[in-house]
Amino acid sequence: MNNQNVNDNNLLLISRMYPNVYASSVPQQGLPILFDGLVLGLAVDSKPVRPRRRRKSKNVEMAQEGGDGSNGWFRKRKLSDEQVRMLEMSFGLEHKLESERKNRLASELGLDPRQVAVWFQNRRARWKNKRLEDEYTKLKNEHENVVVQKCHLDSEVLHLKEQLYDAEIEIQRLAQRVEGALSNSPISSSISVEANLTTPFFGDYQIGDDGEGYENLFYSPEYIDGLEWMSQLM
DNA sequence: TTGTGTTTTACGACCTCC
DNA sequence: GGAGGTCGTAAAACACAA
Repeated sequence: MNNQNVNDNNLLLISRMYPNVYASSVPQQGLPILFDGLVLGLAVDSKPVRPRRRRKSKNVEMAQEGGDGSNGWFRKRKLSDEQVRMLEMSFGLEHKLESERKNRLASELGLDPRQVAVWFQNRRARWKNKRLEDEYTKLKNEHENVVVQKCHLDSEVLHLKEQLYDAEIEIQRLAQRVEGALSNSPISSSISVEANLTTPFFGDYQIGDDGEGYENLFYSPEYIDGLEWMSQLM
């Protein structure tokens, strides 16, 4: 299973446990705004969108008029690999483009300065998208880890509650047992003071964090009912 | 071959800064 | 006010499955 699948599975698991978590990350599609038969934009609930009037580009006009010097045939020009490589290098050094640098690059690559500017604009947009994507992935992973941690803690709490419940049942059971034993024993009151002094009163028993000590509490053979122990000490 | 989705180039509208 | 930025989008170019 690759990382993508692992991520998808985690996402599925979390989305089942917390159905609202990723709901806000789904892009909201608005209604298309039409102008002169063209889709000009999408209306989003919160913000009114003004229709953008689109002017014919110079290149398209040239193509329609047959004035681009190539038999009226216009094709959007894709930059060569070498041009893109040089532009990428330049972008790697600095994302912003001062006009001097723009003109120098344009003349070096045989491009219009406007093309260089547009390329940088688009490259910045791609870079920003990539960065946002990376940040989103990082935050998503962190969130998934926290959710998994929470699941573990929840199950630990559940386990401890079960243990506590069992212990309480056991206490009740033993208490009934001791009570029964005392009521059946005629010599229950003949316990020596000495024995009581050397044997810790049950309040002195230390019950550890793990619950150890409980079992000794009611098994003490010198267990004294009520406040009888006090009169023996006085 | 063709339909469809993605990437790339280009532009208009709008914003910010000097 | 102009230069250069972002944002949203159109449309060409490209990739690829059916």
